[in-house]
Amino acid sequence: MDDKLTSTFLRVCQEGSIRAVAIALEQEPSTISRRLTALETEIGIQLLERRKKGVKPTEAGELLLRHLRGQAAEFEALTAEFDALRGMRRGHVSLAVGEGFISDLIKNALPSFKKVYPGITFTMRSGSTEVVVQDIQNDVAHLGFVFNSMPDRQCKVLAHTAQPLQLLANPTSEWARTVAPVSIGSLAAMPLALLSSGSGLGAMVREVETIYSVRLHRALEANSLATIRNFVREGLGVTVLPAFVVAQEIADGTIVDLPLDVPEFARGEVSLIARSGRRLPEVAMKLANHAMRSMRAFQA
Amino acid sequence: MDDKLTSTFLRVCQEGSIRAVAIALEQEPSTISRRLTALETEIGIQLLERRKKGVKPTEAGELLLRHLRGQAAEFEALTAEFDALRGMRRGHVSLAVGEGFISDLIKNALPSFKKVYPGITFTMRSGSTEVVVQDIQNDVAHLGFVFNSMPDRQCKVLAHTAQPLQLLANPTSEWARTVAPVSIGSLAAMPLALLSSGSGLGAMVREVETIYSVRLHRALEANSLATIRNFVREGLGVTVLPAFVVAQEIADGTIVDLPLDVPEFARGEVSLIARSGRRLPEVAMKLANHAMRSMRAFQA
DNA sequence: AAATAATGTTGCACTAAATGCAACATATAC
DNA sequence: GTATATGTTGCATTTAGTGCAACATTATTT
Repeated sequence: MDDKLTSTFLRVCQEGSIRAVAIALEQEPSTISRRLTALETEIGIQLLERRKKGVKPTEAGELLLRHLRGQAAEFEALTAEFDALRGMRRGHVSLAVGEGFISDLIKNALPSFKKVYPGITFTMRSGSTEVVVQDIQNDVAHLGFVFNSMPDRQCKVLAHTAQPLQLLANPTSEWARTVAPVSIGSLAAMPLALLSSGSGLGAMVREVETIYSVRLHRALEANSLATIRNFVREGLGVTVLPAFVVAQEIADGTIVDLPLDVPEFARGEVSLIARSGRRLPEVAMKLANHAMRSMRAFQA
Repeated sequence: MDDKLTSTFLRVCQEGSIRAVAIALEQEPSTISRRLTALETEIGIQLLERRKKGVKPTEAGELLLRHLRGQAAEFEALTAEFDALRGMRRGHVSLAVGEGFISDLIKNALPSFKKVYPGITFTMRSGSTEVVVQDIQNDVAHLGFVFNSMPDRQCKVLAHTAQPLQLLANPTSEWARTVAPVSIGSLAAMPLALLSSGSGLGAMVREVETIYSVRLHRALEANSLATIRNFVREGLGVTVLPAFVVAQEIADGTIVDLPLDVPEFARGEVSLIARSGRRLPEVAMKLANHAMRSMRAFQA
């Protein structure tokens, strides 16, 4: 059943006359008449009685009429929902994030985004760089936030910003008083907390160890950033991370960041990625743009 | 929302790929693709995510999908009802009948018609010829059964049959032994039960009175045929009616019919009428044809 | 009773829209 | 890398819908 036919049928039933509808729609009566007969032949039943004054639906017509009215009501509800989606008042974005981005995202990107688009919901899977990239490749997540992602055919980089790794330490600890920029030698002498392999950060640390032929002192190896953060804050040791990861602690004064005299660490980089070739939902694109502008990780 | 677009969208969601649908529908992928984009631009939201392997509905797509599925279910129910109507398994016919036709209609036409088309319902207004004609003119009734209807521009005669008026009397009464055909003089001497004015029968009786300059003995004037029938059956008098009106009583032997020697009464005629220019519902036409064939009133 | 205005319908030429074909861009599989 | 999937775009073609005019029928007016 063609929509054009049924809608004109509806109008004709409302107006009670073919010509009236033709005038209202600024079309020829023949057009309306033909549509009606087309609908009737399609269904195979006479829908309208042609009477003295105009037309009147037959029993079949009444049946169809009731159906169409109900359908119209449902359609109205549907369009309302679409309106909500169009205005981004509803929608969903799934994110895959490296653990270091969580606080930055939740603190700087999501609140302001939710203020503009209150109805949008999120799923957020956090994991290592590898996991994030997999989620992107498998279309599990729309957007991925990773540190030091290696170039990948399947992943398109929507944004990337240099984020040099810094030395993070408890301000009252002895390591906080090291002369900056901190040399690789000094670093090697400190008890270090590092993320376990699988993360882009771990790979970078191993790279530096190889280049400078040093063995860093892995006092703690953890797959959770919270663990490392607490380790540092309690003064049990130091770590090497981009400053934005512990922006809150730095602001609080519970952790200080010192520059490192290691060019490789300076080449640290954060990326916002999506699967190449995938046309992202509009909400996702909006969020991506918003994240670039609002997140500390993407501020040069 | 064009039906062609939504239905292809539905198919694409089912199949999960544009090409699969194109093959299934024996059409070009470009056609399918274009329909989808047309639907998306019409609604103003992206409905499908183009993914590695085929496509997958977005949130808006899921929304539309749910709507369309529900709509499809309702449409299925609707088509079932249409099927019923098409096969005449449902429908409605409104009849306007002269009182004399009731028993004939109910006994000879409706039972066999209902056997073929069980689901058809009827409304039946009985009244004088005048009332029946009005109902036909005002489109209150599809079909009208009248006696001696005068020619009317607005009424089209679907069938007409000569039904000479006869003398009806109780078989044990003295009037039943009158020599047939009964003359107008003999009739004038009998106590007569007649339908009151407004009926075609009443008009005919008055016409005969004028022509032959006789005053019939109106022992009973009633607007109800049942009254007259009982009057005759009880032997209180006679009446002048077409035999088919009391076919049951004649069969029972409770009433006998005698021919009348009055040419004007022989010109009695029954008609099946409908409004001229009105295209009757198919069920009504079917019933009309059936009535012509099965009713005693239309047997020559 | 005839004329006028209104109803829906049909034939024909025309315009607009949908379609098919081909080439393309991209991603997956071997 | 080559080959086979996926969806998309440009252009010529065909299809389908539309407007105009004349028509048949009915209602209203003169």
